[in-house]
Amino acid sequence: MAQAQILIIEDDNAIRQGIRDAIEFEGYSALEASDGESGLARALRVDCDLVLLDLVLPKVEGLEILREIRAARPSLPVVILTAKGEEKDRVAGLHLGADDYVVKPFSIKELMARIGAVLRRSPERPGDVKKIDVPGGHADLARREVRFDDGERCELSEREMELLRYLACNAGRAISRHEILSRVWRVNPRGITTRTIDMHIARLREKLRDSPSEPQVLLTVRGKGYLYAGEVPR
Amino acid sequence: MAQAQILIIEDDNAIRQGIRDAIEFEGYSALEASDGESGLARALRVDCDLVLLDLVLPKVEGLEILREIRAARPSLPVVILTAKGEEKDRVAGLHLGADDYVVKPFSIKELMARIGAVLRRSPERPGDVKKIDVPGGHADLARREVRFDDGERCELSEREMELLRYLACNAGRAISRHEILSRVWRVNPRGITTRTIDMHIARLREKLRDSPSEPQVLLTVRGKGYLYAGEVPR
DNA sequence: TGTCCCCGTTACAAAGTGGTTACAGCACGG
DNA sequence: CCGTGCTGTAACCACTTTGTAACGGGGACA
Repeated sequence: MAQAQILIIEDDNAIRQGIRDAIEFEGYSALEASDGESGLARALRVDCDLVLLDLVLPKVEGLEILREIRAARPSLPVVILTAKGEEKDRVAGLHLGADDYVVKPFSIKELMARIGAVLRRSPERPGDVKKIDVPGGHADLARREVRFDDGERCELSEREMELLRYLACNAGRAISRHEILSRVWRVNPRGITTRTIDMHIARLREKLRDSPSEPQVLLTVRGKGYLYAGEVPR
Repeated sequence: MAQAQILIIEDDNAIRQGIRDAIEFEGYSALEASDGESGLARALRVDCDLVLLDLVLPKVEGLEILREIRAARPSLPVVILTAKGEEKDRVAGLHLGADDYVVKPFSIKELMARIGAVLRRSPERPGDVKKIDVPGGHADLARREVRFDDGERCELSEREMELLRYLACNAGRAISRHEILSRVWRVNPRGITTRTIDMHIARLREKLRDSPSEPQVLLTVRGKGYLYAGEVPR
């Protein structure tokens, strides 16, 4: 999965930062949590794609975190970090549905390889959508253009296309601006005004011939975000 | 396939270099990886045509690499290198979809023969295109000229022809400048400015009578690259 | 009904990207 | 040795994309 966001739940600052650097070097985005409580909260948000979970954590037991992650998001990939000798925990972790484990001290390179492997076989991968049906026509991801049944066509910019793709791939669900920033812009909430998103929505509506006052495709969910109500991509 | 790019995934430097030399002597291009992780990443890029895979690798199991290659690029040819006696692995490899195997120690000559055989029967071979239909006429690869239906003709230079051929053979897909450099120029990204590509595109458009402002044949996909939208070659 | 947000929209500035012209270095053939 | 055609580069310019600021409308809720 390109640009996956990986959450590191690890209380040792030095280790966590080391992993973060490697993760970002590999082209992923890193999210961090230093205790189980905040880590669990972060893991449950939709913009988290994989969790690296240290089993020895303050506040809440690591395996308990894993159990709760599994309960809420059964298909979210989790890789466990264990210290040598905690054989029991490792086995328990795999029983609880961890996707892989790495024994400390581990080589960063090996960790990255395992992350890559787990991500590749992750079912949550949205797949490479090539085409999105929109009312009255369809959008071609490769050409970045929309062709309407009446023969007209118009081009979408890169951002517009990605925004449309993300919304369409999550059709029927209201997507918050925060999630859009995280998934489409791939930045932390700082550095970009949320109005920017509205701006792009407006431009998309225009290109998709969607009325701003009475949208049929890109619905506004007041106080929440936006929702794609066109057909599902194929 | 002329000028196929062959990826060698092999951790022994001496063996790898030996194979590389032979590959380049045969007229192919060589790509190298010394571990499974980077090898897999390299294999998945579109400009890799065949993989030589050593099954004994550090970090990630060789068969695992093969499995992931198959998952992502089912038709990419893979030739396995096994040490004598690893009968089990060899069988497993063929089951996983390897196209051939060579037992170490092998003769370079035999390896080259098998590479040639696998490439010849590879379906991904773009075929030796002789003629490319372009709107209003057709291009003759051998004569390196374009003949239009109205009787006019014009010559293409070597590079222009190759660029056109590559784009036409991948019609409908946006080709990045990076891929063009790798496949048509066959050089690393250094040493050539990407503007060079734009330059050649401009020259091609002129010769193909394609409007630069409103191209019908060689489309610009902003931020991505170029896309051939004429007829498919035959 | 009035206030407070939320959201749509217009206008604009900054950065990015691609088209084009001109030109220099080469190889090649006469 | 000189012209000629092919390549790649540099520089310039126009256009697109993108993010922000600012304003105003309109709904929610007390």
